[in-house]
Formats: sequence, C-alpha cells, structure tokens
Amino acid sequence: MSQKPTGDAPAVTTDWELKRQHILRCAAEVFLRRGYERGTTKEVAQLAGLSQPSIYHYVGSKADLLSALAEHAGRVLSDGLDEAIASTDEPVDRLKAIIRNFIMGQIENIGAWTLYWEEHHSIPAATALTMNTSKARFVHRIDDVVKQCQQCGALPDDTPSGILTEIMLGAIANIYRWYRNDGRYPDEQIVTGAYSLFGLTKVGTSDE
Amino acid sequence: MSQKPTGDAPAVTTDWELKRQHILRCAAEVFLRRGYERGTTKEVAQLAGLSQPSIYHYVGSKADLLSALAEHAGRVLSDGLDEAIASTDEPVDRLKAIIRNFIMGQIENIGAWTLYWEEHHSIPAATALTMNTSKARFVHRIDDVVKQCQQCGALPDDTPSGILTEIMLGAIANIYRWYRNDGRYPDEQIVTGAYSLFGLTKVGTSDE
DNA sequence: CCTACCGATCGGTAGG
DNA sequence: CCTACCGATCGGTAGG
Repeated sequence: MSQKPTGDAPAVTTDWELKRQHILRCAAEVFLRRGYERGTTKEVAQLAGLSQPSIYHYVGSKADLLSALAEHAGRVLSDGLDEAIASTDEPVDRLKAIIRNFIMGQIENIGAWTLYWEEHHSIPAATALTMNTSKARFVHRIDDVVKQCQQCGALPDDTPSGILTEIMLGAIANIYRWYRNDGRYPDEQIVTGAYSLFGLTKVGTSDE
Repeated sequence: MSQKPTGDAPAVTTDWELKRQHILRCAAEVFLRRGYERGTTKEVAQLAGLSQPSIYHYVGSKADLLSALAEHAGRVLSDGLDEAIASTDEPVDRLKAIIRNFIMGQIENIGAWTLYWEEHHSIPAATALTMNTSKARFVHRIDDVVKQCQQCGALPDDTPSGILTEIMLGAIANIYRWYRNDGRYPDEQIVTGAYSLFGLTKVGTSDE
C-alpha cells in the first residue's frame, strides 16, 4: 500500500505529493511509449531516478499508476464540460463551447487522454466502473444540448440525437490519434473546422 | 514457426487452413475480452479445444495471431474503399459511398477492427509498418475526394481538407466504441445520420 | 529509499 | 497433437 505520510494535511502540496506526481508523469511516459502491460515498474523507476521497489512508497500497485492517470484525464474533461455549460444559455453557443473545451482539454492533456483510451482494458475494475458512469453522465448532458440544437434547427432533426452526439463526440475524442504538435493544423483551426463541418457556424437564433 | 503443410496448394481451403482460421477467431475473442497482453495462448488453445503448445503448429508466435487479425481488418476496409471509389464518378456520391462502406465494413468486422485500434501498440513492428503506410494511402485517397467536395461546395472550404478528412474518418473509426448490436441505432440510421451531420444530403451538382 | 529475493506466470521448445 | 519442461520476466515483499 502507498504510504501517505502522517497527519490530516490539507490541500498543501507536500514533498511526498510532489514526488508522487513526478512518478506519475514518468509512468505516463513509459506507458505511452511501451504500453501499460509491456512497460515495467522498473522502467518507471529508472526514469524517475529511483530503484524499482521505491515506487511502492508512493503508490500501492502498478495499476494505481494507471488509475490515477485515467482519473486525471476524466477530471479535466468533466471540468471543461461544466465550464462550457455555465458559459452561456444559448444552445448552439453552448454546444460550440463544449466542443472547444473538449478539444482543448484533450490536446492540453493528450498523454493522459491517450492512456485512458488505449489502455482502458487494463484499468482496474473499480476505477473503470466509476469512470464509466461519469462518462455516461457526460454524454447524457451533452445529448441534452444536442436535442436543443435540433429543436432550434441548428442540427438535423431527421436523426436521433444520440447518433449525432456519439458521432460528434467520437470525432473529437479521436483527435489524439492524428493530432501533431508541429503546427500543421493549429488548434484553433481544428475547432472552427469542427464547427463548420457540423454546420454550427451561424448563431442558432432559430428563424426557420 | 508455423508449419504450413507441404505442396504448392492454391487458394484451396485445406483442413490446416480451416483450423488455423478457427484458432484466429478464438484468439480474437480472447484478446477482445482480456486484452492481448493479458490474454494467454493457453486461453486461446482451450477455447479452440487444443493444448497450448499445439497452437504453434498453426502459428509462429502469439504475435502472429494479432498480426493476422489486424491485417484482415485492414484488408476489409481497403476493399471497401476500392469499391466505393469505383461505384461513381460524382464526388459527393463517392464520399457518401466511402462513408457507407467504411461504417458497414467496420460493423461487420467489429472484432478485428476493435483489436486493430485497442492493441495497436502490441502489433509487431514489421506488420505495423506496412499497415501504417496502407493507412496513410487510405487517408490520402479519401482526402482527394474531400477536396473535390469542397470545390463543388458540398463541404466547407474555409478549413483545410486534411482537418475535415480526419474529423470525418475519426468519427467513423470511433463507432465501434459506442455501437451496440441491440437495434437501438439501426446501421442505416447511423449512415444517414453521418450524411446529415456532415451536410452531405443533397447531391453535389454544384449550383453555387 | 535500497539490496536481496520470492512466487507466479507464460511464451515457446524438445521430443515423441 | 500431447506431456514435460525450460528460461526469462516481473510485480511485489522483507527487512533494514
């Protein structure tokens, strides 16, 4: 078990916590390069400048590393959704804010995001369960906005909202697979490209 | 090494070949349920009704199983692309045919397709290399059609074709993650939903 | 935070 | 196509 140090320390970033996060970053790098199963705790330790057993002072098991990383990715996305929904009342603008935040949050955190998808069958069952319910809630909240966009004519209403939602979210969730940090496709252009493709350019003050 | 039986047998399906394909199907099931690394050759053998070492009469290594499955998924998709391109000269109809074949090919072969994505960092380097070049060619050919659709006004031309192509293909490549075989979303509705969302409903005989 | 080490798993081979 | 088995890897613990 990880040996969280004594006391009821508040949100203070202790030395222990800082080192733990350093190890997490190293684990992300190893798992990304080699995959979770092939990547060893020894490699993580080496990258962090520790012996392999020392990792267990900061983490209860190898699987904990992956859980922590996946949960972090989920938290970033979920926070972005809250912010987007709070930013405006107008459905189309809201959907556009959701798309923007989703894309940006993914790109800023592309490592954890990639791990969440590529290694999700190695995520411990307990973590996977809570993350799946979070994800279902996430999709459902967005689906509500999509329905409103259909009502005001900004999205086609000849298709169930669920299909549109999944296609749009799928397109965005997949960006990590082709995104390159070389400036070929600037982030902003990806966002506005998604708006254009989904027909979300004009404001949705329905006049049809 | 796998012991392909004697002779210069043509495309005849020998007993050996039939059993090999049976083992491949079992491997797909095991790898899907457990992941490639966690799934063992023993589990594959049990499911196929063999002892673990017997698998090596049909396959050179555990990794060969994954290679064969991934290559099969790639071939199905590539064939679908050829067919779609051959089906018509008109860019918008061509893009729609591509989307339809991509979606249908993926759904018909959802197991191999899932493995290709979820386990692609376990695919042997040699196989991965050739598949990556095939994939690049695949994307490039579709990008040409997308460019034509932009020129005739069927797709927005304020965004580089590459972004549109990647977003559309990403949306489709991701369907396996939410597709359920319970009829909630009929295949045909997914296809037409994609058309609608991407604004491909009207024929592209440009009159703008 | 380290050295030493254990226990278990698993892919693949030998040899028939 | 099987039994027997090897070699190597690796997560985690002991004990300091």
